[in-house]
Amino acid sequence: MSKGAVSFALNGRPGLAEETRARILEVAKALGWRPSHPARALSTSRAFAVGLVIARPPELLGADPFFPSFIAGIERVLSDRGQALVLQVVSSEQAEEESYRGFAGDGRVDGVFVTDLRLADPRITLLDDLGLPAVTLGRPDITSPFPAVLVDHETAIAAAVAHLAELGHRCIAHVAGPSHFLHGAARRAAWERALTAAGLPIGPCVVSDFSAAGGARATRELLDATPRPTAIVYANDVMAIAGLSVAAERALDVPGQLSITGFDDSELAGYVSPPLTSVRTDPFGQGMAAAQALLRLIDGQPVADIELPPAQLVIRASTGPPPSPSRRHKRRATPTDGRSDET
Amino acid sequence: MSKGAVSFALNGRPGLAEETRARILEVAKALGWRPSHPARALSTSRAFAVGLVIARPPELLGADPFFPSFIAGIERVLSDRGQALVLQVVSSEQAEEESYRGFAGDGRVDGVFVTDLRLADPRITLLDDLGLPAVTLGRPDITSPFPAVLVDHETAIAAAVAHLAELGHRCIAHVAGPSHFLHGAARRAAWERALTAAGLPIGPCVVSDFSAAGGARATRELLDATPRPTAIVYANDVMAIAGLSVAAERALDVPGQLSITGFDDSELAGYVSPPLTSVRTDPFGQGMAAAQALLRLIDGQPVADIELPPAQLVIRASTGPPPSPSRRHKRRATPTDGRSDET
DNA sequence: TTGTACGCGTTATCAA
DNA sequence: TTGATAACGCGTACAA
Repeated sequence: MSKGAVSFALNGRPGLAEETRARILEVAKALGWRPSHPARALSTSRAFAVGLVIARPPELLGADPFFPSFIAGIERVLSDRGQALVLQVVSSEQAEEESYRGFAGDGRVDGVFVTDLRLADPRITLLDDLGLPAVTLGRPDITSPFPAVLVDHETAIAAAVAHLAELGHRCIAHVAGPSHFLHGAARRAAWERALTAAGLPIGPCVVSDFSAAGGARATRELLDATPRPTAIVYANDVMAIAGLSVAAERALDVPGQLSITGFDDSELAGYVSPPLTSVRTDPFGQGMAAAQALLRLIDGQPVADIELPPAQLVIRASTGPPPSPSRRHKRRATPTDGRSDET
Repeated sequence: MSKGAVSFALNGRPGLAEETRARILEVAKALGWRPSHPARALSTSRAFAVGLVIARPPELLGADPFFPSFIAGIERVLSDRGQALVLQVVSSEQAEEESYRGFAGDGRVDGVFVTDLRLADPRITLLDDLGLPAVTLGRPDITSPFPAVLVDHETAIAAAVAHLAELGHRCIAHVAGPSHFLHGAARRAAWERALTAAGLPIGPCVVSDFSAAGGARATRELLDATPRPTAIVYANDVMAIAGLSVAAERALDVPGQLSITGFDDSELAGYVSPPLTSVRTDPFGQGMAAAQALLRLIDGQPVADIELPPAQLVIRASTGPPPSPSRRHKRRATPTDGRSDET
């Protein structure tokens, strides 16, 4: 048998007698033969692997439910196709750039995922220069040659704000994620737009860092301010849960005196007290979609942006009417804004 | 220049004039030359990568703070040495075995980490058969040819139980992790031993699954039982936090009527209400230690088991004296049988 | 179908 | 001692 014939047989390519093919496959199986990845990689100059670089401080990573599920989603797609996931965790943005350079230079991966998009994200041009295929999570604010996996988070944030407005809240605050993150900025913008749409003033906003400590700090700041908000919309569940505990520490009843909404709908959200109203996203689905798109892209197929189902508001017990119902009607929202109905 | 000379120069091997070596290095840098990993891997039959297989259902993964930090610790060591981490997330134990087989057969990795050790873990012999170097997290209950990274969790669990006993608790329950996990079984055994050491009867124990839902279920079961425990020691923070919310839902004051301890000391532990008494482990450190050991092992150096500093009990506000202090001394548990006390 | 060149770095062999 | 030369690992691709 010739090596070439074997190669043809195993890759299921035409130009080979069925009989020979069968014979080759049989012998290969009998010998327990497996193609060697290093050799395959060398000759095809393909790594059969994709890369994910996560740039977050380690202590923050543990609390974030996004990445584990996202990775699991990626794996679901990858494992069926003999592709591997190469992971890199770095703590600085500079190290991140080095990681991508390394990936490209080493030929360790055929493509990468880009998460946590930033304003005018330098990675877009970097990857374009490196010629490394990529899929972004979310649409960059600059021109990007890469397909994006898109999830509408804003509508659900708007729904959360509308839900609070309907309950009668008029001072709705926001604890945002780091503002150089596109998703952080987008959630904040959605909160602002929803307030405007409800005919409410833009409430106080504190920019924080997605950590529990940061969430607690931000909450204290908001509760110390005047006017004190009657509802707080958090950019993730961890900060919201920390917010719950700050409320408890100040003997503020939730939702009696303070309504709280989270974002992520992490597993814990339904198991804190009170159970957290949150926005459900689907990191697993995003991982699957991103992996599919990336593999197609690596295959040289044209890939369009992928729009996933929008995030959903999940209403639980951490939201309710604001403390003084009588006040709710004292001053109505202006007529232009439509949002003047309440319970 | 000959390829061979270049190779010698770059790998810093003797048998080359210093001058030539310097010249080669200079030119290499000028050209921005980087060795191709596929080619290196092919000729050295080394992958320059290590593997981690995580076998947990995706929905559980998100809530567990261990793996992200563990991975970050691994990366800290790996990234300095041009090694990559290949991650695989699978949902069944069979798929897990396939993963390891694939790793070994493909030559994708030079070694692997083994976490979540199980009773008579089949992976130990599998990896031994495959000839794949490995490092285990914890010491297997069967003979293992692999070095282990060891952390004493038991003493801290014992400290938690002793702490509760000192506060006056006499019925101390346990919500365990899945019992086929070695660490789950070990924590349970530690809890039992500590109770005995404190002269207390073995309290009720519910085996759960490390999830918030499971923790809530287990807590309800314990609170419905007679005698009702006055303290519950959970095998992880997620279940403990879910336990807090069950207590709240039943209007049981924590720690007034029920004391709760967690395990992990996750970021959230200090930011729930009341802040959770928990056991602090160091997943990041474990990741670093495991990675160092694995790389040495792959290098052919002998590697002994590595003992890391023991886990520490962190006392916060979720533990306090049991409800009826007066009863504390009413009747002591008899050393032999201990099941005779109730609220 | 078969034979052979190729990709690329490593290592052993050999000549200078 | 120094550096050039060649073989090797293992599939793929293409010409014969």
